[in-house]
Amino acid sequence: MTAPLHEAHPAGRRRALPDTQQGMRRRNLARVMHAVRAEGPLSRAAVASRIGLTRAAVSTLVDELIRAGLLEELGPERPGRVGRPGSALAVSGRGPAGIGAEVGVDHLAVCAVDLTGTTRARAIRQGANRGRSPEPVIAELTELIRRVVSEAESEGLWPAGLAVAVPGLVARDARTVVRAPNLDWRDTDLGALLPADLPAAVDNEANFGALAELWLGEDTPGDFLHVSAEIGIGAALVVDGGLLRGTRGFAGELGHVPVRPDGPECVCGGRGCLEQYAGEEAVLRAAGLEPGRDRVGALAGRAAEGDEDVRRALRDAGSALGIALTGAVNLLDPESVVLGGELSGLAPWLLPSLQEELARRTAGPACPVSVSRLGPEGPLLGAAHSVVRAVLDDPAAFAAQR
Amino acid sequence: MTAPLHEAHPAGRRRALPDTQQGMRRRNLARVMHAVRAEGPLSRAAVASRIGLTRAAVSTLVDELIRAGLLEELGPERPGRVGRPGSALAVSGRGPAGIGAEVGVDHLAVCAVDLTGTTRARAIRQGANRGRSPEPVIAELTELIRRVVSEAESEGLWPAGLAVAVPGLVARDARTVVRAPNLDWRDTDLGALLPADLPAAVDNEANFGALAELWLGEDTPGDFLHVSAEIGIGAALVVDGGLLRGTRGFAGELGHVPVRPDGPECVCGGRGCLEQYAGEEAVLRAAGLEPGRDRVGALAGRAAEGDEDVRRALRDAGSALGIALTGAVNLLDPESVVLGGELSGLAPWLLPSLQEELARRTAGPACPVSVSRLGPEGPLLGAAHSVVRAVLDDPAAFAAQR
DNA sequence: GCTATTTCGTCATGCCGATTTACAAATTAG
DNA sequence: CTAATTTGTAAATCGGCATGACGAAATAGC
Repeated sequence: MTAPLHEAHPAGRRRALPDTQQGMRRRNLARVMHAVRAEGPLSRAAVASRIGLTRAAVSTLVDELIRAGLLEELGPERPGRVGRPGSALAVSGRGPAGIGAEVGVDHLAVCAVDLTGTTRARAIRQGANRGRSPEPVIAELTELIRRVVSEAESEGLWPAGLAVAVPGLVARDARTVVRAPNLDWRDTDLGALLPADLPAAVDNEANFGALAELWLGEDTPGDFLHVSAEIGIGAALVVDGGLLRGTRGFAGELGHVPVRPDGPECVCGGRGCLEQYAGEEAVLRAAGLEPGRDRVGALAGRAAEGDEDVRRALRDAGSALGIALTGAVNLLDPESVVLGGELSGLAPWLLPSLQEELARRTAGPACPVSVSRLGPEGPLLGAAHSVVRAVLDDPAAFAAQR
Repeated sequence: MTAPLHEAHPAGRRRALPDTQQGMRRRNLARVMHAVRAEGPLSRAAVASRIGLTRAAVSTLVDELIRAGLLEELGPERPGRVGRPGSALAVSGRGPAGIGAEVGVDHLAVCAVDLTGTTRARAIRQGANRGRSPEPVIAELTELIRRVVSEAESEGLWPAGLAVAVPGLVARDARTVVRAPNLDWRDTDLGALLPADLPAAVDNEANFGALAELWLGEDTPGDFLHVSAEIGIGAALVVDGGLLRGTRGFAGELGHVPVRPDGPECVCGGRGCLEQYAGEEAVLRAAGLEPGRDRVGALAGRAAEGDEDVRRALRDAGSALGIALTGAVNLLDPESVVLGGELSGLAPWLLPSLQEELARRTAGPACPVSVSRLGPEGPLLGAAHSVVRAVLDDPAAFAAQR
């Protein structure tokens, strides 16, 4: 009963534990979890040497984590070296699970991820959500959530929390969708529509995509700019291993960075925003396709077939992206730029002009640009993993829920 | 002998103390210092209730701080209320001092600030530094530093550290000036030229200006964008009460954000960078003045006299700033934008067009723009205060140096 | 004035968490 | 089979804060 069951756990922002002896212990529990999670089965002694505590201290911490069902003892290690072999510890595969959900423009998806990071259950439903009101959409999503949760439960997991990715701006309360132009939602309290028996957090899909890249990508630095696009163009800024959200939670609006100040008018009131050159609608139109009918997914196929109109449209979009990113890189000096979401599939045709523009406008060596290998899966995985991270970051808060 | 005398103390970045009982104590010492510093003379009981510790614990912390010479006992408080009056504690005016220094394009300045935040000694020397090599300039600066230090020492203070503000890019080692175009310095290790008996940290003047605004400004939020200009245009990003420095320490290069991608060429290799429209040289030229002869300071006078050419030049610069800032605000969602440095004097003529551009290009309410009241003093004060902050943030590290 | 009340600073004591030290258990090296 | 090495745990200790009690110094009420 001590666990703050219904407290939101905003993704990627470490809830600061109090600076007391108890807080210290909770942080040490977290360090044990992270060590075991990151470096596979580990003995108590190995954990101790990694996190800089004594074996005795680690012993008591591990006891507590095993009692809480977060760690499990695998039994004696195969003795390779001299000395008594340790007892292997691993993160529990029958403990808490993070439930991730995604509201896309034309699909809904839910998945459950356990502490080891493996996806244990999933459900997807195709269908256009544009213009539908939030209630029926979330009702449908809840239905999927229930299905995934019961599947996870049948495998011995229990849901520790829910994180929902949404294509739009989300307030810092992690509940309210302020504006989702591609769904036509405004100022909607999603928190009230989601199942009340799970602590839930709502966030921008670009943010979750960036977190997925941070946590799951290989060699991803702790400091990068993650660019993604579904219909609008969103970016997420990862600084020092955490998300930069901005005062109201609206940071990363790359789509409305001015590229040509006298360019075509934009819905935001400005002129020549990036979205006018590299947004889905603009690119489809430039490629000679019908924005209402075709989706951005159609572009990759045509470009691969050699359609010159499509290729030119993508080249131009890449240039515009390069100009906007030059500004962003000058302001933020990130270690790299990562293209994610739908953009990763279009990268072969976007990258050359994008990088050319970026290199030309940079004095020293240009900021490296890479492509996410998570692709469109990113936001959903990031959402589920954000819950898992919350457990790893403060295991004590989730101990009582066995 | 336990104090890390020669460790750099990069401004505005909290050196994380270890997560142990000793670290906890050091953080509590810091909390006591901050409470006393912020809320005037305070009794032990008052400190205890503010920082959430018991009177007994605060007593031992205060004892330690008094022995270290960082706090002093002022004697019994005037008894207004019932009960035994407390003994007033204040931050020591005869303890450590932060030495701030500034290398400007045409001046050198040094000052000493005590723990209470008052400036206790200062020295300025006018003279163009552009094109001079670093050695003689820093030798001259060192001379000023020695003078200020001995003046401070004659008032019972001892120097706790030195922070040097430089108009250029500084690497994250807080020693190396990578590029200072207005001085013609490149890849210079200033740390080696500065007095070796003081721990020194070098940083960008825009960063120190922003920190001054953060610490000394009234009602300054913990999340803002600070724009300053001497000759280039620099910005500093304050996020969550700390500086965002970027991977290499180069964040905040607002001057090279593209404003018109096909505009005039820039030294950075790009085209149409903000500096081409709002940099000193561009503005002077647009106003019909001579970039080599006049300085930006001349503009304020002429604009006030009603010189229409100058006013138009500043209006246009404001528009360009507004466009670049639109991009920055979209990316970062700061609580406000603050104009500092030389810009604060030109604000009356820059602001209208700047705010118009920003408002037009923003969907919701535009990000508020304010003007620093610190003006050109900012960087120097920020530097000195950064040392004072380092003492307040970890008093134990400075205790042994009495 | 005198006593009761309130608040402050400090002391003795106890609790909590990690370290230190010691030891039994389980392995390899010779 | 013994010595050496490593693991895990138990007992004692230490560092740091909380708790509770007390004298000191003020006000409030009589």
